Amino acid sequence: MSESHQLSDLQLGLLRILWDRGEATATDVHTALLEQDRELAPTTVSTMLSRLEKKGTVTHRVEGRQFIYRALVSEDEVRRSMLSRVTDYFFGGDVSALVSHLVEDRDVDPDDVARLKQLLGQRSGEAEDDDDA
Amino acid sequence: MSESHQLSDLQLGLLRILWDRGEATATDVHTALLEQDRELAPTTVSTMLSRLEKKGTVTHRVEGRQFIYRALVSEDEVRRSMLSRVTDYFFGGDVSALVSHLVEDRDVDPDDVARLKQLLGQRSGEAEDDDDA
DNA sequence: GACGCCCTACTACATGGGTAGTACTACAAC
DNA sequence: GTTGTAGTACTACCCATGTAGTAGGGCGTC
Repeated sequence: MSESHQLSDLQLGLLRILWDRGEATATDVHTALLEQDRELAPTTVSTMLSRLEKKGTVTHRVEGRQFIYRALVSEDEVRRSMLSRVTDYFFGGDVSALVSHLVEDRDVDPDDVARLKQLLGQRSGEAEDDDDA
Repeated sequence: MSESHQLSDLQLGLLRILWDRGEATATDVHTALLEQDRELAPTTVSTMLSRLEKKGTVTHRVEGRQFIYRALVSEDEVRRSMLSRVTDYFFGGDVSALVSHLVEDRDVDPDDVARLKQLLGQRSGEAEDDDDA
């Protein structure tokens, strides 16, 4: 289990649409992409969807003449897989090292810091959830 | 800045070796990969290194007959880029949402939780820092 | 100085992604 | 029924990647 899910931007984009909608026809997907300024020919979208289907990432059912696609991998699964990749490659699989990095490195605004501290407080069960140790 | 750095596993593997060593010949890289049970023909390694060079990801200097490669992108840069991708795709760019997810979802042991809380403590002590914008 | 080894350079080929055109088909409209 | 249209299927093309073979050039060894 926990397959690798090495997905390109476009593939993720398609999946995002399917995840958000549950199901969608090729046309739906095409339209949604247009709304994101991703201008592709309808056939391109169909091609990509077929290929994803061949890989087992999505599937479709038929309704009239239309194919209604839905994702076979969950957003959570892909997220997890992509995060694992980063975690494994850059933090030797140590999630807390990744979190440290994120907190140290990137702009997490003060409100978020507070929120996270609270979260960690719950997480540790009891310890002070409001102040540093 | 902040290019996309969409890198494959093998490319990341090569870069990791260069990052760890600073510099390495194709042979060094090949050997290192073997030690990781990644059995590739020496020429394959060379090919990949050349291609990475063509893309501007690595460079080399010549010493005698050998090419000594080194990375042109820093580990930090790539890590940042890959994390951004995950963050953007799955958390709408909200780093703290990602951290929440990690803390909630994955096994961060109590010691780490404590460590993180301390980190957040320091973090919240800082004045407003808008380093990049 | 000929031989072979160790490099790099060049070439090759398969697969997959991104992109899209054309062909075929079924339904709708008239 | 003919035609238009919408939708899928098939085909194509280019580029990147993974993989590796072969060619060519130095250099060390006898």
